[in-house]
Parts: sequence; structure tokens; C-alpha cells
Amino acid sequence: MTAPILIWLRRDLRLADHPALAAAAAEGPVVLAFCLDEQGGRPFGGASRWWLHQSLAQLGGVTLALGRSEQEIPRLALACGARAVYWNQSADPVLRTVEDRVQAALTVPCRIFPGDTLFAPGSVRSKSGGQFQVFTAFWRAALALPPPARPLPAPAALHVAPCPGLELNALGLMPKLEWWRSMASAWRPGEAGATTLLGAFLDGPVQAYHRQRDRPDHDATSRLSPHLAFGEISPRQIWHAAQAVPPDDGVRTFLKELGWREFSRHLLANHPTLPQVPLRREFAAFPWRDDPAALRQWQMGRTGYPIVDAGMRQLWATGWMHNRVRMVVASFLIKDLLIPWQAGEEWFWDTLVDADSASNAASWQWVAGSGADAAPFFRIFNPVTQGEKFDPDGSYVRNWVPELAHLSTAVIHQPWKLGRVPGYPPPMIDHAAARTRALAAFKGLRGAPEQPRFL
DNA sequence: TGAGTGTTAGT
DNA sequence: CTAACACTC
Repeated sequence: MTAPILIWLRRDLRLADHPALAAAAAEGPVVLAFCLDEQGGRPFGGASRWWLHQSLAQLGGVTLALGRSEQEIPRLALACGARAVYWNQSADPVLRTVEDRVQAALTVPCRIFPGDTLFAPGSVRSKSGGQFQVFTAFWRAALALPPPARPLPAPAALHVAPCPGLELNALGLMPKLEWWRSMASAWRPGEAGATTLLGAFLDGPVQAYHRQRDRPDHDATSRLSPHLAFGEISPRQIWHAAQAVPPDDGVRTFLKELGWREFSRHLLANHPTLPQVPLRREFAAFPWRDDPAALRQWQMGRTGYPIVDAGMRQLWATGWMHNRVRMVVASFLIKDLLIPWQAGEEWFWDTLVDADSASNAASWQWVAGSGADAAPFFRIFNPVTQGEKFDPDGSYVRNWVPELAHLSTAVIHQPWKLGRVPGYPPPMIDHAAARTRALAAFKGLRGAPEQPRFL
């Protein structure tokens, strides 16, 4: 009996489309290993831990070698007598340093395979060989490359060897409080759930995607993001499934969103500090405010702006927020409250079931105006206008902010017009004044224009 | 993948 | 009077 190969699953629970699983399966028995608690030193957020538990539990019948941190991979390999270790390379340079340490500590050979992108980080380059700074140029260049490879079929047989490890339930991934019940009713973690969602989406909604995707009150998006984040479905599967649908604006727009994911990963690969440090250096000098009480109001969905509060409560309840609303709440935190985007990035990391370092960091920097191809800082979302435009009859707000459910459509996005609504806070800040303040703060960045000089 | 404001051509 | 546009932040 040959010794098994240990496959480090990292975050890709199913190793969807990755050659590591296929290669190892062809070579004999395998041990599947998964490490919890850390992603390159950053603990999983609470929502992600819940998702992980559900997903791992569904690998029913498959025994996993479970470790607490990635540093334990060499120990697990030793414990199960593996003759080799395979894994998928990450796009995140911080995780790559973890990989380097793991590799250095291994006493058996290892093979590292490409990560989970359509276009490997670094493969989409401008004519001068550099990182694209503009998304549309990036995506045009990507689409001109040879198309992404077809998804790999699942191994016909996977001989999983027994292994020592921790018991899933002993890992304490499930929270003590039962806040996950509302998440459980919104999602079906696991590969089957992902496949169902993709099929249902490509079967109809995708055709209206370009027109409907900005409507949080409609169920117009695929909701595949958490499945993608945990490798339960791969971008290559999505890409090739979408090729079977007649190409139209809906499909193109949908695939373009995968493009943003790719763009983010390219950016993170080139800028390891993307989650912490503004890409545009001048933002280091921005006059942010330290205001824990205001941050808390935003987190709890009690800002007094209905579209913002609806979004934050949808996030809290389901671990997900509609993309349009993400932009609105992010703009509110950054520009109205002048709270550092990193605080929002951290909250999203904790509460999103689709939390992903690259997409999360790149998107927050996009809103802040400090990223690549970012919204200019003076592009400030008006929460009332955005609400009226994208939730025109107020049903999204009514759904998530029950205190406002009885309001007429005319005032649903500006309830203060009625005076005080019982149970709902007044606006925590006057948007018009906040906008002026943000513009002034931004202007200061451009270096005080030279003082007038008198000759 | 903004919004406020002013201008103007078209009703 | 209004929609479309340009310009600015």
C-alpha cells in the first residue's frame, strides 16, 4: 500500500478545477487537510467560520486532517505518513510567505499548482509589461488572451486515506449565540448549493443582469460570491457554463464582475499591503476621524439613513449585502463619517460570508478613492438619491428596517420629513454638510495650494 | 459604478 | 417648463 499524498485544501474546500486534486488522485490515496483559524495570520471572521463549519460538515464521509493553523501542515503530513504534499498557490503574497514557511518545514517533496483565477496573477499585463491601473483596459487585455482552460472533471475515484486530526465539532467554529439561524435560511453552503444557484441564474436572470443588477429590491444577482470564496465553485466553471448561454449584454456584464475579482487579485499580488495601506500615497495624510461611537452606529444599522441601515442589517442578518448597497454604505462610512476605510474593511471581513482579502480590500480602496481605477474622491453617494433611484418603491428598506415598513414610498428614504419615527433614529449626520466637509478634507490632500505671495 | 448647478434647446 | 448637456468639485 503506497503512502498517501496530503492535499492542503486551504480555503478551496473542493479544490474545484485545481490540478492538485486530479494529480494526487491519479497517484494513489490522498489525505485531505484543512487548517482553520488563520489566513496568513488573519483569523477568519465569524460569518466565514459559520460557513466553513457548514461546508466542512457536508464533506460527509470524508475524513479531514484538521489543523488549527497553517503552520501545522508539516506536522499533519508527518502524522499521516504522507509521501508528498500538494496545494494550490495563493494569489495573496502574504499567504505565499506562509506557503514558503510550510514548504521549508516539510520533510517530503511538495508540488504547488496555480491558484483559483481565470487568469493567473501577473499574466494580464499592459504593453509595457506592468500592472494595469484601469479596469476596462485590464479586462480588454484579459479577454484578448487565450480563454481560460475548461474546468477539470472531478476525479473518477478518490481514495481517501484515514488520518489523525481534530474533530470538526471540537474546533468551535459555530458561534455560541444562534445568530447563524438567519444565515442558515438564506444560504445552502456547499458545492450542491453552488451548482443549483449557477444553473438557476444562467437559466434566466442572467439575461436581465445588466439592467437589474443594481436593484437591491430585486433578486437579480447570482449570489455565488460565498461559494466562490470557499472554492465550492470555480471561476472556470462559471466562465464555461456561461459560454453555453447566447452571449448578450447580461452575460458579458456578469463575466465582467468575475473580471473585477481577477483585477483585485492582480492588484493584491502586486501590492501585498492592499488590505491596509492606501495605494495612492497621498491618502496617508488624509485627516480621518477616530469615532468609535459613530462606527458602532454604522455597524448596527442605526445611522438614520434608510438605505444605509437596510444594507447593514442585511449584512448582519445574512452575511451578505447587495453590491450597489455596499458602495452606498462604504461611501457613507468613508465620506460622511470620515472614518478610515480600513475600519469598514475589517467589519466586512468579520461579517461577510463571501469575505475575500483581494476583493474586499480593492473595493474599499475603490470607494475611498485611494485604489487603482478608483472612484474619484469627490464622487460622493447621496444616500437619499441612491435609495430613490435603486429602491424606488422602498421594498428593500421595508424588508430590512421594519420600523419604517409603514411609511409611504414618498418618504421612505427620508423619514425625517415626518418628524420622529418611533424606534428609528434621526440622521446621525447631515449629508449635505458632511459632503462639504469631505470635499474640503480631500482638497487639503492636494497639498495646500501655494499661499498667495506678495511681491 | 455621483451630484449640484447652470445653460440651452426644445416643448 | 423640462430634458439634456457641460462643467465643477
